[in-house]
Amino acid sequence: MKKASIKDIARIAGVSVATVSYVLNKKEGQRISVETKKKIFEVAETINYTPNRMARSLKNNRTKLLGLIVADISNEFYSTIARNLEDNALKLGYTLIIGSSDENAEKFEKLIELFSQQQVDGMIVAPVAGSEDSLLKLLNKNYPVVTIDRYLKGVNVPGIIVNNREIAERTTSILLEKDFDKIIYVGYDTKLQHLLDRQQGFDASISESNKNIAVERIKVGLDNITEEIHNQLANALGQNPKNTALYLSSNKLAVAGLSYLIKNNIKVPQDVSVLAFDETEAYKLFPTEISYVKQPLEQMTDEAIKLLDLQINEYSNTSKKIILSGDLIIKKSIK
Amino acid sequence: MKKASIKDIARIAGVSVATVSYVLNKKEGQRISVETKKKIFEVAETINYTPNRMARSLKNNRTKLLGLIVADISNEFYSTIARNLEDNALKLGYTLIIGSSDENAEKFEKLIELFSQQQVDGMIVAPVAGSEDSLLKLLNKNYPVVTIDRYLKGVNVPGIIVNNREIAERTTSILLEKDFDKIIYVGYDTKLQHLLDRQQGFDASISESNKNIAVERIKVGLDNITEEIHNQLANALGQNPKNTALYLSSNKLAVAGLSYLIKNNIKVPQDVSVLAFDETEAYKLFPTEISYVKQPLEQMTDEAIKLLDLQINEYSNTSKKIILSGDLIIKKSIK
DNA sequence: CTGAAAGCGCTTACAG
DNA sequence: CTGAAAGCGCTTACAG
Repeated sequence: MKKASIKDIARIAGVSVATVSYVLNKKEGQRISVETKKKIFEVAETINYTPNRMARSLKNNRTKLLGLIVADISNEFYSTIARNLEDNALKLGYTLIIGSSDENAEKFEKLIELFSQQQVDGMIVAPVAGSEDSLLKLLNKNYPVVTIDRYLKGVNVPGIIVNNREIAERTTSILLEKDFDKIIYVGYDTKLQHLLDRQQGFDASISESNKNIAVERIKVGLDNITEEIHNQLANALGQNPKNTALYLSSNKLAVAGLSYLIKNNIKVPQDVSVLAFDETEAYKLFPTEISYVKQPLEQMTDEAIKLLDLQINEYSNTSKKIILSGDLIIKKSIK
Repeated sequence: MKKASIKDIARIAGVSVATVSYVLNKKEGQRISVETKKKIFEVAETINYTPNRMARSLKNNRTKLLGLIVADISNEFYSTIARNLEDNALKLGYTLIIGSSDENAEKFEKLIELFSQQQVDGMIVAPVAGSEDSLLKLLNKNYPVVTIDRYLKGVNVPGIIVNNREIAERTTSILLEKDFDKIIYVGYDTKLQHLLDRQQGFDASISESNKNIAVERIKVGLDNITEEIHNQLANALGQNPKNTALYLSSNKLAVAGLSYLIKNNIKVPQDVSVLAFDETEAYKLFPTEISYVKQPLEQMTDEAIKLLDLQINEYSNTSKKIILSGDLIIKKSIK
């Protein structure tokens, strides 16, 4: 069964397609008689007309589609972002196309390519390591784009940035005031700048301090996080850790790290204090309430859509960066 | 800067748009000279040509877009499904558009409408209560659609179904064999059939059994789950629960229920045994490993895409239902 | 108040 | 081996 078009409406209503188009789009200025209007709406209703946005897009050069590229949509952090973006996008009449890059620059590039072909009006992307060229290509084409969660050094694309370095530095200082014997930072072996920023913030805080404290840094790859962390934590914590602090620098690392503590029956905060980056539902099931750095996800997504919409509508070639901060939510996991 | 089109390529290469189209689409049958081909590819490269899929769609009646409607993309269950679908879709050349219905029939209808307008080739939907009409409309238009996770009674639309009733019945029986004094089923106050099926399975198992066991059913609304469950569990479990079993019938309910247990320091499984429906990362942080019903998510999404692709390509008006089962993963939370 | 016509960027049957 | 032309479903400046 062929879909009804405005041609069909025009034929049945005995008017021109132009008139149908004007009426359905409720354009002012063109004065169409009330009867004609009524007739057209009736016909549209009875033949079950659904406008074809793709045809409109071809004329308008606007698809009302937005592309979102994250590392992995099944990661709670990104699915929460996606949800916020969805709501914001819908308010402005946009629909979201979503893709996961798996931290793979080639896949990232393919998604960009695919979304361009689908003629999305703009993209919100969490760039992966090595995606400089893909982003620059978009910039050169003047394609509206906003980075989120991450940024690439030396690529001047508009984006929402969280001051990870400062947050890490500040929160580490808070740990340092507590007179722990040992502090362990759990991070990634990565080239992602926003994660390096966290490590640098941690390092800066440590070297500024004149405390006599043992410092250990654990770095894990992206695969097999749980196993790697469990092994490395076993070494770093030893059999019977005391007066130790653990800085878990992402939600994934937090879940992996905490699962080690729970398995090995290590008391939080009595023996090991914990500070995590990012929130996760999972904290609810841990015996001790977890202290964490809360990123301003809602603000991030609000600003991202705004910044993107601006570029789309103004054709303006901004390179604006919006820098946001995070809050430290102190709970019982720090003694 | 205007985007390059095949017209531009044709002009620069000194050939017709038809030829360009044939070459870029690598159509066989039309024999184009090697030089012409080479020239066209070169020009396309230098002017940075990106094909416009929307224009192609208009001719083809195929957008290669698939709509996915879930209750909430930020729910781990659905984001996992989304991720699986994304991967499967990509393999077949489709891109996913995602929307969250919030269990709201109006919003569901709006998303369907929106996706139709975007001319998605097909939809994968988790229908909400009261969405019968929306689904029937799609069916009448012969729109390719597959339901997932849920189904609506009396609406004969193709879908992937999990035999929730049987699973609940079977797993409840396993609990009943353990000679608990009391068993508490935590479910939703809902009209969603797949959730009612779970309750009915539970009920059936209880009434078949001739055990003398106290049974309590807790039903919570969709909002404020955590608070509601905590209150009701406080009543149902009392101060000092012993030899009790808890059936938590979804991942959200599991997190809410387990968080009550952890807060109140109730020993699992010594005092309260726990069986949950669905998996969640959060289990990793609970002191006792949780036994749960694992739904075959991968199989669900594989079959969903297959079933949808079939409808899209064959124009076949199937009403096929694929019924899958779940596995009970027994861990230490059941004594 | 309404319509004829051009055009958005493609594809494809047909002709040569 | 290649091109002219129609057409997908819309929008919109222009004419009347």
